[in-house]
Amino acid sequence: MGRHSCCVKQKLRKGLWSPEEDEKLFNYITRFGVGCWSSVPKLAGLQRCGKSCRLRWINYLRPDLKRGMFSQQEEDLIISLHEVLGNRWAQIAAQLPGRTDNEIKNFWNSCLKKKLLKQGIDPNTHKPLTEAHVKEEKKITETTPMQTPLSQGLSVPLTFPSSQGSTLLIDSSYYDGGLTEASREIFLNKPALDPLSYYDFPMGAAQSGFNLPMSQCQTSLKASDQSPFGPNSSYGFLTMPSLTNSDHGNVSVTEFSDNNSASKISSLFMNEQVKESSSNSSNMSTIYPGGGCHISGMIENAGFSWEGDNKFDPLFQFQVNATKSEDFKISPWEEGQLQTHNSIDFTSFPLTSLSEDLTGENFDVFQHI
DNA sequence: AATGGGTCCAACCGCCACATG
DNA sequence: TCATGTGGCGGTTGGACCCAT
Repeated sequence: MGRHSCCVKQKLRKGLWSPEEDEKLFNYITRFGVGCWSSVPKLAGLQRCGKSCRLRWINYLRPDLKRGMFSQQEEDLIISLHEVLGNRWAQIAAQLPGRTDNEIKNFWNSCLKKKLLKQGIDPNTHKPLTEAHVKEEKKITETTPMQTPLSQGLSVPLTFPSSQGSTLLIDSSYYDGGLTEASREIFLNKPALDPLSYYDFPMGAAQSGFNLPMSQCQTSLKASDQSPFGPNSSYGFLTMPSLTNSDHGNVSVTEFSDNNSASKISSLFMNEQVKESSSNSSNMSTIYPGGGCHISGMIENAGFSWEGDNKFDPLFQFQVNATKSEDFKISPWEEGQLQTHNSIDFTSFPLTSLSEDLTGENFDVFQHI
């Protein structure tokens, strides 16, 4: 009980993870998967406790992580789920593919709480704050069906798999007192999504070397079934880690150019893909109009590279199956690139332009839902 | 330019549940 | 049944960053 044995061992590093540590952990997990977290640090050559490694993987290194700002839809969903689940961040996170419990928790504490308070809503009870509000609410409920301020204007349908495997659909009427005990139970009893299930590793890989087709990754992504937006939605795991930032309207342009590890991870994936595609032109990476990026190639012995200080590797060329559509708007500059090159050299790609064009109204994945 | 306060978030801590011997 | 190890979760915190003064 209490403190994990791994944590009391001497000489274990704490604090922020260095790129080198990230690299070691990422390389290890992508090659061998996770059998036992407590043995991971030793096998990966890290001076960390297993718990720390697990957390780092789940919250930061997982390839399916969606980074960047929360969309309005996600925000609404979190508020709605919080009303039902309370501070059960893991269960809330299970309804938001690519988001971690930690991320949602932080977002709640730093942003949503204040937002609700500003609106006069108690973030704990999701009820109006002041007595005056309560009285006013009573008056309203006496004359009209119960409707909390939160439910007003909220129109996010919630879907989640029930324990029987079917899918319940909850619309805003659910907030109007329409939630049955049974429905609530399903929410409360629903197991939190295991982050590792996002990434099924062949356990034999330890012997044979990691050689997992990305398409296999996709088909084994259980979480996609749990996506509130449906299993075939481009929202989720068909997306590249960092490119999915484009799913959100207000993503920062620094997403591609800052020094954080996540963007480095994405460049890693891209680098690997490019190296692969450079030797096999049949491997195509497709940026979908909906914001997804489908890797049809293979990740073989995925390496980890911080090369270029998070700039795209000079070798990095992306074979783009440029399927233009009305929804997929590109800048004239990019259009020129597409017209003149079958493959785009991302080293000369203006990152801010890419980011900007991938974001906002032009590229809101929710438009496709 | 220096500094102090506020904000954000990655990571840690402590607890619980469960598996195993 | 008990002790121990481990995974998982929610709460908390330290420090980096931002901004106003």
